[in-house]
Amino acid sequence: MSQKPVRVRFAPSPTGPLHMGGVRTALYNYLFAKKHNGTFVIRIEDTDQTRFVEGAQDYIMDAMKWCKMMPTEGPGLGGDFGPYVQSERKEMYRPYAEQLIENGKGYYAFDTAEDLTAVREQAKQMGMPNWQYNSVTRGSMKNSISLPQDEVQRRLEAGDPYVIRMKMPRNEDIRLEDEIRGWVVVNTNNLDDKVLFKSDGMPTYHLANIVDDHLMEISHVIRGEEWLPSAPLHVMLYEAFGWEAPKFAHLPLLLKPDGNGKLSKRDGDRLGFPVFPTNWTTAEGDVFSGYRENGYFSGAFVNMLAFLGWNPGTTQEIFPMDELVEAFTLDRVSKSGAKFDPDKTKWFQQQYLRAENNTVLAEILQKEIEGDYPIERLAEVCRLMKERATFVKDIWTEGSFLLERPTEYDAKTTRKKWKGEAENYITEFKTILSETEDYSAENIEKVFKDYLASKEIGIGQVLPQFRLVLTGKGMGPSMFEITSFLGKEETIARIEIGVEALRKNEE
RNA sequence: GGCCCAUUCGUCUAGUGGUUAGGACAUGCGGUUUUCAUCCGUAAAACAGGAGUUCGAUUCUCCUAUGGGCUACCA
Repeated sequence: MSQKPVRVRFAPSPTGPLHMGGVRTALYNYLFAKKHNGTFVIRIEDTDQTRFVEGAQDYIMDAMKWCKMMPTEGPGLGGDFGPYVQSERKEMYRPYAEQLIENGKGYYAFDTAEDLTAVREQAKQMGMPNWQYNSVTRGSMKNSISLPQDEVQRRLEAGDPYVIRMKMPRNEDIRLEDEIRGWVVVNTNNLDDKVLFKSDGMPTYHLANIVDDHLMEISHVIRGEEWLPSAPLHVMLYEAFGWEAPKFAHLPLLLKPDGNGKLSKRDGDRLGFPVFPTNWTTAEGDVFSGYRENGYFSGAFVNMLAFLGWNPGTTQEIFPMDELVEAFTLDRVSKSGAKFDPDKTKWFQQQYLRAENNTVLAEILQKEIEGDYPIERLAEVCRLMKERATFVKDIWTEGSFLLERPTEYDAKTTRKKWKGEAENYITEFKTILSETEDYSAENIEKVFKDYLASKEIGIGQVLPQFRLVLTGKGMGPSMFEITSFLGKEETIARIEIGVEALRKNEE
């Protein structure tokens, strides 16, 4: 068997922002292409000009860039198979539609939208909810099969609006082998005479996608499960043109976390998590939040997405992009829909945060906070705080005390711990600290423990109190690390301020 | 309604004609910790139902149920 080069495409329509499901489809295409040293193409499917949304295409490209899964062919990216926007390919489709008429696989139809609505309505009245334009009904409609040849000619010459429909044969089994689902067989009696070419001169999705996939030499069509019902039509189309069909893989759907059903953009607001990769603002000014703006790392987002419908068959869950590429195969994609889990997404983010380099984190943090602090100090803050953070911003909300003196002291801790000999112990320990030169965490710990031993008291009688005066809090990282970080001067100053403030508090 | 697809712990999933049906998230309980978080340990938790094939089915087949998708001159 000849091994054709792998070429896959992601084909969104610019009707709005790309949601998570779309991003996952793009991701699987990207992974598959990389895995096989193939090409990942992006093609914009804007054959429905009434649904065009300003900014959507830019949004899609930007989102893919953030996710680090950029295609290498597409609008603005170059490639030998352009243009990659279907509206710019408009003139290419008509000859193919006409070719279908010539070889008897398609026909002209003159029925107006009103005609069709009327017929459907009438059928519904008669108890048939699903009227279809097909081999049974086409004879009673206005088309080049039912109408006399000369009238068809006259109508065409007069410029009557028409569409071109697929002439679906009667009672034929269409078989297609899906890479994920195996053989799927559909009888043509269940398929209708789909419109392939619209009266506005544009092809429908069905025609455009076949023509473009063929012309762009696409080897594998990896798309959402919602396309499975029309896949047999697409197979018929390839046959009608005498083209070799690409391989198909239909991905399971992404489901909403509660109940059932396809994840939709409304679910995000309702349940409090983003459904979009990045923020999207509608023309009306409504903002739909994105993972990027919510503080997620793209690696965590992508890793989470990869596991919704796929797994490597091992217990490894943390996969940077290059390992994803290495491990990904279509045969490990599952068949059933996957419910999205916001908790698991947070877990991935936490894992990625913890694994990230402290200086890198500090650089992100620096952009998010107001104060102007040395990057080395911020990196230390990140080192101390990241074990107890999920997002970069948590590092600051939980750990800003490291760089800013406390202005208040946790009431509960004060009440429970700042009593008895607390002040005396802290004051004594301050004296010791003022005589200490080695402020390494190890030495502070030693000095502290020597003090405890000399007084024959327990750790709980001094350390929580020490934490309180130094940080104002009842919890946090190791006090020895904190003291070391603060340094002698700041430590002494904070003890004095803290003791004073707490004494006032008592009165 | 018709057609198509699917069905293992609450969720994501692994898995096999004979397994104590495994892991992760979340949850409960312990341990570590000055504390919180982390970390470690541990518990509870699943093969939708019914037939059939078979010595034996969670696994194979069929039926039912449930869920989902599609059913436009939308993609």
